Parts: sequence; C-alpha cells; structure tokens
Amino acid sequence: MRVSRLMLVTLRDVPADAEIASHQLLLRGGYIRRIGSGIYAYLPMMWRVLRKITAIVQKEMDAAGGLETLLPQMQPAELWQRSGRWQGYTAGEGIMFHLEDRQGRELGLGPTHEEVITSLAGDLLRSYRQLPVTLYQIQTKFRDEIRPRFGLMRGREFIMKDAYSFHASEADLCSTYAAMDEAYRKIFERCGLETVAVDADSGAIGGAASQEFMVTADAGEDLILTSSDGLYAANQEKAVSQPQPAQPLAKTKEGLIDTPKQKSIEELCSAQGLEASQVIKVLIMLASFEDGQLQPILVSLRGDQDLNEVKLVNALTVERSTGVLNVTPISPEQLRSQGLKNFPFGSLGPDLDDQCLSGAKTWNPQFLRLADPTALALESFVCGANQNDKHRIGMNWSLLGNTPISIDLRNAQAGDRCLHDPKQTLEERRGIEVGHIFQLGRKYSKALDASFANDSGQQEHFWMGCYGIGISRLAQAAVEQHHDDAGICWPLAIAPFEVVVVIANLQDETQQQLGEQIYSKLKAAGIDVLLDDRTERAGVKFKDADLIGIPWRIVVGRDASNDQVELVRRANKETQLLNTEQVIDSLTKEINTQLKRGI
RNA sequence: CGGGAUGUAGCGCAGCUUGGUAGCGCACUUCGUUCGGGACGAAGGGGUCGCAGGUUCGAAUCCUGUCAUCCCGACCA
Repeated sequence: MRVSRLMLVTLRDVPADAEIASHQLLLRGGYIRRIGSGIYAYLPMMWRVLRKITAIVQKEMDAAGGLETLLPQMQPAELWQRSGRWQGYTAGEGIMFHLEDRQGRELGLGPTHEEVITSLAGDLLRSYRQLPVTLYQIQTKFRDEIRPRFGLMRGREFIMKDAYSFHASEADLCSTYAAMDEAYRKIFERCGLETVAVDADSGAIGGAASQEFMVTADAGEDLILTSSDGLYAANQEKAVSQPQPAQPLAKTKEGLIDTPKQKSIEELCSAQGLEASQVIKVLIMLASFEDGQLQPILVSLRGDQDLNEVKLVNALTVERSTGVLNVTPISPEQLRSQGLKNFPFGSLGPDLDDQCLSGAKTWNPQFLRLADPTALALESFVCGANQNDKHRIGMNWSLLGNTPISIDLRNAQAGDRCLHDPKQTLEERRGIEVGHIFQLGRKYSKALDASFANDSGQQEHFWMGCYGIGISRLAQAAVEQHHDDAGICWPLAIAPFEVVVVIANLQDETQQQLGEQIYSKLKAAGIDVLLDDRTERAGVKFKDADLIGIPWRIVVGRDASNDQVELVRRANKETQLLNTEQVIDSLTKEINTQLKRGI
C-alpha cells in the first residue's frame, strides 16, 4: 500500500476530548474517529489491526476445538424473559439497547449471547455423544454503558469475540475452561501483550469460577492485587486477604463521649486519639431488587476498611435469592421523600433502631444488617451513639444486642497479607480487562431448559462455560502498553503494516527507483509493506512513521546511489546500514521468525 | 442518574468581563524557493460562533431554556 493512497490524515495537535495516551494516539494517527459518545469509526489502518487480532484469535480458538459461527444481534425479548434477565438488562441501570418493531414486539440489541446460544444448543444438541461443543463468534456488541470512555476502551458499540461451551459434566467443563485459559494466554502473548490472569467476580453473567485477563497499564480502569510470588492475583472486586490486625482498644467501661463535628472516621480519630481500626463504621444503603423490593441495608465495617460494593451486591443476591438492580447510599433527601426523620449521620451505630424506618412509604421498614468479620472480631470498640455528636466507647457486640449477618464485605488492600502465604503481601497494579472466562455451570441451561440425553437416556441440563475477548479494546490496550512520546509502537503481530519504506526525497530519481524496488520485493516476499511515496519533506514522513507506529522503517536516502539504506526498529530506534539484498533478507527472516514464535 | 467542566473552520485555541456584524496557529488549494526529523514567502478557500427563545437599533458576547461532548462515581470485553 502507498501512503499517498491510504487516506492517511494525522493530527499534530492532541484532540481535546481524549484523555489517555492510547486514545490520543489512535485519533492523531488516523486510526479512529468518534461518531458519537462511545461510537467510533474504524478507519482503514485500524481495520487492518483488528483483522490481524481477529486472525490470531480465530487460529487459537480453532486450535482449541472452537467452531466459528455468527449469531443475530437482534434478539427477541421473549428469550431474555425466559432466562429472567430482561428486567435486569433493560430496566434501571440495564445496559441493553432495546426497541419495539412495527408489530409492537420487543427486541434487544445483543450485549452478549448466552440466551441465543443456549436455546440453539438445546435445540441442536440432543445426545451426550455430541458433547462437548464450543461455539464462538466475532462480531459487534451493543451495550448502553452508563459512562462510555477512553475511546475504544469502553464503547457502546465494540467488537468482541464470545465463545460458549456445552458439556455433559462439570469435569468436562473444567477441562475446556482450562483449555481456554491456555488459548487465551497464547492469544495475548502472540498479540505482544503483557497480561496478568486474575481471579474475578462473575458479575451479571453469573456462575462459579471466573478469571479475567488484564493488560497491565496505569490507565487501566481496574485495580488488581498480586502477591509478590505470583501465586495469587485477583481483581480488587474479588480479592481476599488477611486484614491488618486491629489496634486493641484500651479497656474502658462503656460510656458516652461528646464528639462535636466529628463526623468522619478521620475527624473522630484525630480528635479522640483513636486508631481507625478501633472504630465501627456504619453505612446505610438502599438496595433495589428485581422483584421490586426496596430494602434499606445497614453495613458495619471496621473503620480502617473500605466497603467492596461488588461483594455487597453478591451477598444481597444470595440473601434474597433475587437479582439486585442497584445499591446506593441513602441521602437525607431520600429520607424526607419517604416521610422519615433524618438519621444522625456521622454518629450512626450498628444498632440503629428499625423504629426510624417505620412509616416509610415504599421501603421495607426493617434494616437488613450485615457486618464484615473484621468488625465482628473487635472485642471492644468505639461506634456512633445514634444521636448527633455522640459516640460510645468500650462497646462490644453483646451490648449492642442482635448480631448482624457476618459476611466478607471489605476491599482487600495493597499491604494486606496473603491467605495462601501470610509472609507474602499484596501489591497493587492497574489493569485493562481484555478477556474474561467463566464457568457458568447450569444457570442458563436450567433457565432456558436446554438439555441433552445422557448415557442412560435421562434428560440433563448442559454444563456451560463462556469466554470473551474485547477485540477492539485489546487493540487500544496494545497502544496503551506500547507507545512513547513520538507515537505508537505496535507489536509486530498486530501492526497494520510490518514495514514502511520511506523515500527521503521523492525528486531524487535514484532514491525513488530504489524505494519502489525494495517495496515490490518485500511485497513479493509476503510482507505487509507500506511505501511512503508522498512529496512531503523527509522530516514529515519520519514523524508520521513514528506516530502510526510501524515496527520497521527502511529509509531510502542519501546513500541510495551506493545501494545503501537504513533499517530502523521503531521501538528502540536501533539503526543498521544495509544494502538492498541484506535488508530484504534480514527483514524477511526477522519478521517470519518473530511471527512464528508462539504459534 | 449525581458531581464538575466545555461547546467559535478538519484539529488546537483567542475574542465574551465593557454588545457594534469573527480572528490566530496547524491542516487544505495555487505559485515560487527549500529538501534527512513536523521548512519559508506570497496568494487563496473554508464558520448556522451547539440549538431555540428573549432583551436590544444591533448578540459569539447579556438573560432563559435546551442539546451535545468530556472528566469523577455505579456498569464491563
């Protein structure tokens, strides 16, 4: 391909609405254009990148026994009603775009495909003899994200590879899950990405075991915690640890203390000379459930710990065996509109009386009381007295009366000791989630009644797994991990072109001819080569080559008359002076061996 | 949805306080000089000042409403 024919439009200034490096560079390099919030056009060079990633994914999925397919993006509501997810995905914070057709039938635009694939499998897979089966597809997904951001990182329309496996037994599911884990590691390695596999929450998808693959990068949206020996790695949403020990509270008799203007844990501790771990922190939240219940929640935590909302939502789902639409802190305005008196915020205790909810218009009039084990383990503590500007000291749980439900609700933090080896501590890093694998179990096959005949002729529900990769996100994550001040440094395997031949001065006949010659020879050797044949000055072409990030650059310039050209490696600017034959030889070899690695 | 900010040419911005009919840099077109790290000169083209009302002789500028985009939180590949 010739740059003069490539519709290459690069920008010198950084677009104002791009925040992170990868987003800025993709815009500046002429890879993407924003069409709407979270909606992007993939320009020709970007499409080449995406196709290269796609090809790698297809190869590895095929090698792992996957069957490529293509499922509809328009999905009937009825299918989602059967799985029980229509409500959760369309109402409240739901992320499914949905519409009505001319007959008034409701349809959703596929954010994921468990429903479609499971009903198909139930239809087509009748015998255990047909199992296991893994189906996958690569297509555009639609999600009405609450907050799209960072270009392709979180789009409302994005390209995803999603795979689903069907099994006769849990053991068989586990073996495919392990094979997918392996395939994912190969895929990311072949794409030139440094990733960490972490234990993950399975979220709205549901199911048992689940692992996320994170591209490590400071701009990542997720916080991941890893042990220094590398044996434990988890998303903070899921991570568990041994808490730091609490500072024991000097034995005092229980009593009331005045704590004017000491509303936060910090204010209280600094005014009273306490450690945060000696205080019980109380959070009041409102959970709205799929069945319409509005339930006030009272959470007690040790003062030095933070609430993990994912763990809270999971706990609530188990407690009520129904889906949670959202959980939000309760505000004084909400209390007023329920016709309730304000709570003594800043002085709340775990024993806040249910009386203060009586007469609520739409809420359940009793708190659901939960507490983290670190809070329950305190033998003596300080907590709010449920009246403004008063706290109680020397308290314990038996003095407080009815004990809340004990459940892990706190965030593991960097510095906590690891459960697998208390000598290790957790370190934190940021990551971009590019892949996620789940053991779904039989959640969907039961909900959609998808079954097969086992070896004794009995109908059984499938064991299922599902496995996703964000293709377009992966492309941007690669940029986030591989760039410098001058621009992108694409890993070879996913670069839009492998080599760019820059003719320094197009008016120089010798340079022009030699450039053309090298270009044709590389093309004939099967290399993805770009020829910069623009009549721009050399500096402009060098800057553009750096910006768009082609891994290798051949400069045909001053020494063209002696058949000497420069070979420059984009990532480290390493330069060699070679003749035509050498440059073609060494590039062909280098590229072929690099691309073969990992296959 | 809550909190914060911004909308003026393809991109980056000034002008708004104090109303007088739109400007700068880059990019684009033409000509000349230059030609290995985003050249120089000359001449051009391109704007419903987000949109709708209002105030005024007159609005990019003041007022009201509205829409869009971005950032912080919940969502997730």
